[in-house]
Amino acid sequence: MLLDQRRDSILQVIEEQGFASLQELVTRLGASESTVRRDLEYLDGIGQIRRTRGGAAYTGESITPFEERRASAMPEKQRIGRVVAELIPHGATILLDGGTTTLEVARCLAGKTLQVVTNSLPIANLLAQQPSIELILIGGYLYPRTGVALGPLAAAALAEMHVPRLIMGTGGITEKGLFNSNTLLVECERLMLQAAEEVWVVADSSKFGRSALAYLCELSKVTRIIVDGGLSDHWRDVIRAAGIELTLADSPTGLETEATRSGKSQL
Amino acid sequence: MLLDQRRDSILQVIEEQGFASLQELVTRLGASESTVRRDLEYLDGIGQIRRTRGGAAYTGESITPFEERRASAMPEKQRIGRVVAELIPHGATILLDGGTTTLEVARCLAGKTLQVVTNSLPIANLLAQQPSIELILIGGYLYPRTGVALGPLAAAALAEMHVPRLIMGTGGITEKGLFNSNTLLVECERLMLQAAEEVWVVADSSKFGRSALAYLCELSKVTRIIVDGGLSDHWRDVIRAAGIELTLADSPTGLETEATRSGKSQL
DNA sequence: ACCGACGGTGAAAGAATATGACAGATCTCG
DNA sequence: CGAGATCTGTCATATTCTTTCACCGTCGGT
Repeated sequence: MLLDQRRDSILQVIEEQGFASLQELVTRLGASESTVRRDLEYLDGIGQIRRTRGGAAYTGESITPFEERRASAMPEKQRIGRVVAELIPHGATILLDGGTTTLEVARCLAGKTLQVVTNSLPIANLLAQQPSIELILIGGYLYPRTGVALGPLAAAALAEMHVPRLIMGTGGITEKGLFNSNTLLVECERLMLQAAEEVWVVADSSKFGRSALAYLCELSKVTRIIVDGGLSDHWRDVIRAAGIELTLADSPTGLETEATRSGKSQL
Repeated sequence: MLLDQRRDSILQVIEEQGFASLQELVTRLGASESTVRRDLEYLDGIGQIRRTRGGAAYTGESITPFEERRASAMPEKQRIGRVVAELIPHGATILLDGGTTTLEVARCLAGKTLQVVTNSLPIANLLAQQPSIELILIGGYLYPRTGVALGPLAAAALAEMHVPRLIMGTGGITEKGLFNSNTLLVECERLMLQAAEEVWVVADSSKFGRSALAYLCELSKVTRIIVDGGLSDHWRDVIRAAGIELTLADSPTGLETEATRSGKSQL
């Protein structure tokens, strides 16, 4: 069989089935394993298929290999989310503010047995399906950009609420306290602060030293801050001086960043 | 089974169920525990799932929360949705109950300038993107199956609300009135009825003559019923006799079903 | 016709990776 | 605290991949 013809056939089979094992292709084409391997290598090279262990998969529109579905959120936020999730014991009740970082937190809460209160539509969507999570939605006027419920309805709901832990994001942190970009949002968040015993703030290190339009509260209201390892020593001192517990979300896998973080080399 | 295929299957199972135990996956895939563990580790690493003790939970954006039922959305419901949307003037305020039929209504509201109040998460999702729709979410305990907010929080919010029009679905309609399958839901719907001046009920014709677990209200509370053309003459009479305005959602595009409905041919 | 270069092919050795099983650590629940 | 389940890490084995080499047929030049 001719080279081009054979490669065409391979492509056809893979496209049809989405997947084809090496052995299957060898049998079907009557060519040797080596040859088929080389063909797959070539087709992978020109992007027509994607080689996988034991065979190859089609890369057309039909299948989106999973690695690509991710990649949206900053890795810092993902790490923060993961660390926060680990800090929350089973059976706990938390109030989850809206925001991209808290969304990552929510993602990592999957599978935990929890009671979650939130005013964020995206977070609600994420958790609504989790059978182990009891979800309480704060209603209100749905702020379009962010999908967060605000306004008097939200205020009324929050006024009657009491939770041991609030987990909130922020638009900026300075020595003066927390900031956010939206006045309505801040109003709502103030009520959240009142409803909660402990306040955990999640923020990537870029938020530090930045202020924003609306002032939320002073640092002393915060119990704990979870931030990625990129935080400068200055801000670490500021946070500790304010009596806030500081948790660094550094190395998700347990290696790699220790050197970066402390400046120690491992010889 | 090939590595990639297996991981895909795992992801699929977990996505579908929200959670899957290790043992279940082992059984389903016919792979060893170690292998499945490693797969879970990998999938956890790329953020698609989250490992939990005894299994794993899904973390990605759920594409199929309540959406799967949309597959079963009968064309009747779609027609009803379209007709209802046409009946609602621009600038109106409506209270939208949860349910598959009302979801179809929501779908058809896209592009209209409206104020919509709802306690349904799927509907909120649908309308949150619409810049021309001001969305007010009723909060509460999120009932998992249907994604509807219920309970005291919802009740409190509804108690203070007043809207000219309520659009609600139903589990069944008899001469005695409306029924639904869930007691909590009915409680909430009673408050909706109180909050509204006009009550529109959307229901496909299969609902007529059927009752359900929980009794909601008598027919006299209803202002208008929108139903597909499959409704028998008997029920048409019953509705009219109860003083309810009856709207038949027959020919969505303006043709095709006129003949079916009345037996007249259009020559 | 002979020679050697060349691209394609098949086979096989060794490297890389995946797998299944197991021991010990850890967690959960009563 | 102890029993049972679950997790982590390790190891031997199995599978698959890469690399290398020999072979074959074709082509162009002598």
